[in-house]
Amino acid sequence: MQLVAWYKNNARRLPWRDDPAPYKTWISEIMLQQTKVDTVIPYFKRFMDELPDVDSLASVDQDRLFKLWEGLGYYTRCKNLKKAAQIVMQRYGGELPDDYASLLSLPGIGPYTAGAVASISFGLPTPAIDGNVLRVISRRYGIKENIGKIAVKRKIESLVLDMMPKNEPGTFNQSLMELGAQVCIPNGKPLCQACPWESSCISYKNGWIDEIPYKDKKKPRRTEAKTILVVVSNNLVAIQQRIEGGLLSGMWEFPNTEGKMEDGQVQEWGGKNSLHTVSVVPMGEAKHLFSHVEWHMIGYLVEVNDPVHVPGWQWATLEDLEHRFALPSALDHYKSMILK
DNA sequence: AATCCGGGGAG
DNA sequence: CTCCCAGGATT
Repeated sequence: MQLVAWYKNNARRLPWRDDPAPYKTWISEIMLQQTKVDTVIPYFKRFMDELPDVDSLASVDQDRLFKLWEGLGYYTRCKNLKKAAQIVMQRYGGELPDDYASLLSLPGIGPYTAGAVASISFGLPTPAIDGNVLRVISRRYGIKENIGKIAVKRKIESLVLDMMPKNEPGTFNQSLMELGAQVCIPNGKPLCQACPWESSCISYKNGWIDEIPYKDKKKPRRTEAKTILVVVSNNLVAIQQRIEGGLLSGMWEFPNTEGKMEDGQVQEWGGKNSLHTVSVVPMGEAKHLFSHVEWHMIGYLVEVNDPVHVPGWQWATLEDLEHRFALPSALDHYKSMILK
């Protein structure tokens, strides 16, 4: 088939392609969820060096795991990775199950990842429908419907399954994704002259490239104002852990409040927490963007005379701060200011 | 079906 | 700025 031939001549050499062992494919596919290849590569290499097999992942220290994931985002991915590894140890004797349904049942593995692992590592004829495939297929077949709809995804999945060469499903799935990453790229700028499907592409023929794939517009981000309190006492800094379940769940951060406080209000806030404030120094403002939230932060360096006990707080050394897993990058701005 | 969940790079 | 990335879980 033309597409697979194109792939064999144009595939990028990627760390997880050298050896499609189930464990490597699994880890790479989880990391690649909503994350670009170039971003993943260094994380994947570090991860494999530290946790080369299911067993080591199942028993890894949580802090260590977070540190390996720090900066990748979507942190439930790595929590689910460890959970799944423990299930694989208990229920499957340490080997990833070699069927779609069992893979799908593992935490963090959805329809795409199950299909990818099943086809790439086990040679099973299962589709793996990601953003690339939705774009490539909807363009080739001139599908103008909203690719965000489940019904449209199912239709595309069916088309992929029909055209899949059953002798090399993994290579075929990767070919579709690679075409989407290198040639049939987003934002109306595909390199159609380099496409093995140029002559059979309905969108190319009809000039629909700018309209397909179609998606609903995303709703705008909500903004949240916050005051970040960097509370220091001698060499110690106060940090707290974010609640489980929400944004940056379980990660460490500086104490903070809703809304922007003035200098005087910081004094008052210190009093309520039984802090003996020595000085309050404004650290300026910082902004951080998430996919659906926008943090507008103002920071204060609050010097207190004693590291008194405050419920939920821990007093860390500046060195601890560097080793703490995954301090939210939104707060890196203030972290770097006190480390100087 | 909608919403939440991160961060970064390209245009 | 906007869009999108080898998506999944939850409601």
